[in-house]
Amino acid sequence: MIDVDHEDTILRSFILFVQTAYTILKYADAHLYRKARLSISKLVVMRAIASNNGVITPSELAEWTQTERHNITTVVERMKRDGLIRTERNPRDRRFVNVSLTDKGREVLMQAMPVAREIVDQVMSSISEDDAVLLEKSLSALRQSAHQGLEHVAKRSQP
Amino acid sequence: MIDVDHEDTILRSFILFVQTAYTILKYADAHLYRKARLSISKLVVMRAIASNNGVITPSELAEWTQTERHNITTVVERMKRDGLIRTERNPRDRRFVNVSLTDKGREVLMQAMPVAREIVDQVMSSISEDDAVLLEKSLSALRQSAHQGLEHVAKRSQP
DNA sequence: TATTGTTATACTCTATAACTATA
DNA sequence: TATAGTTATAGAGTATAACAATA
Repeated sequence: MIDVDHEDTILRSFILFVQTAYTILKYADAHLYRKARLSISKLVVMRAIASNNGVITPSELAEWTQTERHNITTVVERMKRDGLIRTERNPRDRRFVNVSLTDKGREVLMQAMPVAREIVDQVMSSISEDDAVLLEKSLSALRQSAHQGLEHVAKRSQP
Repeated sequence: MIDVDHEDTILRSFILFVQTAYTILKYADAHLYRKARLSISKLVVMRAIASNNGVITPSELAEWTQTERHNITTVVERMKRDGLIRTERNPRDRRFVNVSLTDKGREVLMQAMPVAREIVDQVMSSISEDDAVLLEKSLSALRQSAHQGLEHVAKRSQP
């Protein structure tokens, strides 16, 4: 009986987590697009460039965003089309590409940061700092166990 | 100074939440696809049908999944193509469509449920039941504030 | 006129596989 | 041979706008 109750609790918690994640991401995406004409992915790329002294490689972006290199190629392509970033080969080792912000990109990033701040403040307004600290503890644990699961899936998919 | 520290805490918590959500959803999607050849969206639709006495309308599905009706049309189309569900007009009011599981759909759902269970157990294995209860409290608050934000965005987009 | 649902269209994001260029 | 990145291709998911059918 106790085990069944425990199962119910963790299933309910998990479903609530997924629903909450979906709602938050939907809100962040909609608000960011309405106010800054930017997707979350593009903002993350721009922040990564700015945090990396203004230059970053596609491989570093792939690691930063936890995705594959070919997915970076596509988002970089779209952002070049939008005039937000530029790319150039590294002259010392022409295998590498340097991705950097254009003037327009810097301007859009500066306009987008306060919007991102609004989103964070709106979502987090409902919990206290103490609760946020407890939340971080649980989130870290969940993230690590999901990461372990992902590695297991990846290993199983190897031939 | 205290305000700045508070801002730092909530920003860090928010970023951790988004990263955790991304990792969990990626793991769930990959594991579910490898083991049951199913996407999360399709599983959610099938569970919604089963939870609704075996029949549901597209509008009810849209409410269940917090999306728009035309998005239901597309996922229903794909699931019909996969042989998982069938649709028929309601003879009493031909505006309505009844969506139900096929025999294959019921079989796939029965195979997928233990896989979903594995995903939940893997992710939630890292936290205690007490922590899960605390987590639910914070998640409910976050979800509600994000929902409020979404309504605000929607209202602002009206002419 | 209101409601249910679909169609047309386009864009973002992700994934697999094969490929090029450089070292 | 290994590494960085791209291309080709496909599919899922979502959004806007216009539309058809039914009540």
